[in-house]
Amino acid sequence: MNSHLVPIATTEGTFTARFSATGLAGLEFPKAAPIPRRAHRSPQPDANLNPHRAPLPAPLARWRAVTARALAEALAGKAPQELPPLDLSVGTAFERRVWAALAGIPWGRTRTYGQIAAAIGRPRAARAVGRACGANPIPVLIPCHRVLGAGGRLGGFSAGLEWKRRLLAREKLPAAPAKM
DNA sequence: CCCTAGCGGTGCT
DNA sequence: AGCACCGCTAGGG
Repeated sequence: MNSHLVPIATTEGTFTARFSATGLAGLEFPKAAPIPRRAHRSPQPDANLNPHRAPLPAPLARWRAVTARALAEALAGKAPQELPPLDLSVGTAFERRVWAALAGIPWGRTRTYGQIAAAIGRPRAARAVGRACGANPIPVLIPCHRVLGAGGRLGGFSAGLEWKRRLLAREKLPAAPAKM
């Protein structure tokens, strides 16, 4: 898998972006501490983070900058102005349709799993939509956190509900603890 | 709140 | 083909 892992430091910790030849292919939440922690030795930049020694895509530096800015904006509670090209070639056809629908949810708005299901023409596949959301390789920028359960329930989140709550709060969205 | 039945996509056997 | 997962949902206590 020709891809480059690139750490992206934010106020919420260091994310890891994965870039393929065609764009941002993955984004991982900070591993342990939400608060960036200084290691004993100063962390090496991205020098050794390419497990496959793939040739460096020429636009990578720009993609990284765009990604870092978009992520910073998202975490600061602002709608990202520009996203890097997204490489969503990995998923199934169904998952890609779900992800495309997620990408269309405006900043500061939410949908339910059922609404996404209906939007992609599979009105009874709400549960499968939830599963596909969990497979979203680029959380935050592909806003799977804006998908809630029916009646405003929080629903689930692969990276932990704490993140979902936090991301929703950044967009001034009701934490929706109301269990109907 | 709980429980149940029904649902669809995915991956493993 | 079968089956066991699941970020679901509607309906009934």
